Parts: sequence; C-alpha cells; structure tokens
Amino acid sequence: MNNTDTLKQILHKENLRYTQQRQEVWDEICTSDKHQDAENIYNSLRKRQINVSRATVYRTIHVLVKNNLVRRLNLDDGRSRFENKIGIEHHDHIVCLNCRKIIEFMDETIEKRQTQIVKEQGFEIVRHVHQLFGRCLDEKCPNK
Amino acid sequence: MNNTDTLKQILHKENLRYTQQRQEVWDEICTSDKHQDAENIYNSLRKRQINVSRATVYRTIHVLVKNNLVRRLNLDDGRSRFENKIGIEHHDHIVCLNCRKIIEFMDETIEKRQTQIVKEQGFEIVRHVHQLFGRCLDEKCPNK
DNA sequence: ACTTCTTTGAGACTCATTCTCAATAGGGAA
DNA sequence: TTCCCTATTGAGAATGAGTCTCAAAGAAGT
Repeated sequence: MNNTDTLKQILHKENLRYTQQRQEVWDEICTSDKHQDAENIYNSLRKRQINVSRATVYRTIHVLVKNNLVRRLNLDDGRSRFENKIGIEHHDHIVCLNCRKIIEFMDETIEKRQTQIVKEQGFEIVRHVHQLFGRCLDEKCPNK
Repeated sequence: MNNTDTLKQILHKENLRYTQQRQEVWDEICTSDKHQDAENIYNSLRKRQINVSRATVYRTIHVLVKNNLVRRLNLDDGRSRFENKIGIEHHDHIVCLNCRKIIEFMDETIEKRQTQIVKEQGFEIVRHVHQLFGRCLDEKCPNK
C-alpha cells in the first residue's frame, strides 16, 4: 500500500476527510530526514511553496501518531521529533550529547526482558522509551 | 552524611552559598513522595509557610540535578519530575497510562546489554532513559 | 558592624504547542 | 453538477512549564 492509500485508510477509519494538507504533512514525514521536529516539517513544506499552517501540521501529526503511522520521540531537548513507522523495524535511540547525532539500535535480549518485567508487575505494556545518551567519538563532533 | 552536610558540600564545591531556601527545596525532595514536579515542590513548601519563589525552586533543582543529588524524570506529560538520588539504588520506571501510578524496576541483564551496545557504537555513555508505559490491573485504576 | 558579592522574589518573558473562530473546502445527496 | 452540511484550515491569541531580569535582601569574610 502506498503513502496515499495508507493515509486515506486511517482518515476513513477516524471519520476524517482526506485533504491536501494532511497528505503533504504525511509525505514530508515519510520522505524527509528522520527525527524532524514540527517546526522543521512546517518550514520544509513552506519552502516547497506548500501552504499549510503550523496548527495543521500539529493537528495532522496527532492523527498520524494516534494511528501508528508516526512515532513521537522526546529526546529531552524541549520539542518532539517524529519518524515514520510504516515499513520501519522497531528500534530505540542513542543520542550524542555534543553533536546531537542520533543512532538507532535494537536488541532482542532487552526487548524480551522488558516484556517479561512488565508482565511480572501486572501491567499490559503499550509502549516503551529507551534512550542512551552519551558522547560519540566522531571526528566532526565538537567533543574532544 | 546527613542532608544538610551533603548540600553544604556541593554548594561549597560549586562556589555557591548555603541558604535556607536551598535547604528547604532539598529537604522537600528528600522527604516528600517521589516523582514530584516543580510546581508540587513549590506548593508543598508554601503550604508549610516556607517562603520561596518558583524561580528559586527551579534554580535550586538545577544545582541539585547537576551535582547528582537529584534525578530529573521526563515521563512525557509535559513537565519534569524529580527524585532524590542519594542512597537510592539505580532504577528505571514503569508508568500506568490510566492512573499514572509509577513503579520502579531494575534489571541487571538490561543494564549490561545497554553498556555493551553503547560501547559497540563507539559512544561513552552518560545516562539513559528507560520507561515502560502500559495499563495496570489495579482495582482502583480507572482502566476497565 | 562593614563590605562585597551572591541570592532571592515578583513578574516579565520565551517557546513549543494548543485553542479559537471566521472563512474555506470535502464529499455525499439530489 | 450543484447544493448543503459539516469538517478543516489559517492567523493569531492563549497556554503553561520553565527562564530571565533587576532591585532589594542576605551570606560570610574582615
């Protein structure tokens, strides 16, 4: 299923209308660099002569997040970042505190222990946040 | 070492003065329920007739966090929460999405894998965030 | 007590995000 | 196609956690 159909499907399910603005926001998240914040998404669209308001960007993102097309990341820097979830394997993030470089990781052992722990506590798990913050050894990183 | 001495030590190290307000904020974080936000801490102090401003609460918390007396938690609900770190074993958190109950957990296997993963990526780890969000089975939880 | 330098409080400010409401535009019915 | 009803949109106001400003108050060494 392509981007348009995926979007139309969830909009229909939610009794929402298919609009150009919603399509553009979803396209931007699918095709742009990962981990963009709302302001970035807004600016990218404006730069491409696409008229859309901040309010609509935020409103559309909510719908996409609610329906699992998009994941919201909170990397403790005061604004949310977003990444496409469709056709993407689950992963968590490592963040360099100096250059803000983001690396993805996924570890089966951790995933299994997590599920186990939550079950032991009598919880039904919905989602998890796992982020490792540190300093990278990149040449270009202002950390030396 | 008691609360007062601990505080005096880090204030001295930071070339800051020991004040009644700073002591009160630190006491409140040590003795109150865990995971309070800044507004809560501020209100608790006011309720006890202790004059302190919001600005001072925030400023003091910064010093405490910077010096590892306090941990800042971001549980994706728009404000930071704080917990005493002195004499407390490291742990992470499970949060009920319905009643916001917070349970602490700690898993040696996960901790080890984490360290390993970061090393493999050529990072020096500084801190991590690991939170499991779900629904609890508590009788009193508005989840049924 | 004197002096110097830091801290404090009140409220203004910031900034991401949400809300408001009048104007605009989907999309089903005819 | 057009009509009509209702959802959506944009611009800017509002919100709320957290930060900043600056004059007044307070540490702490002498």
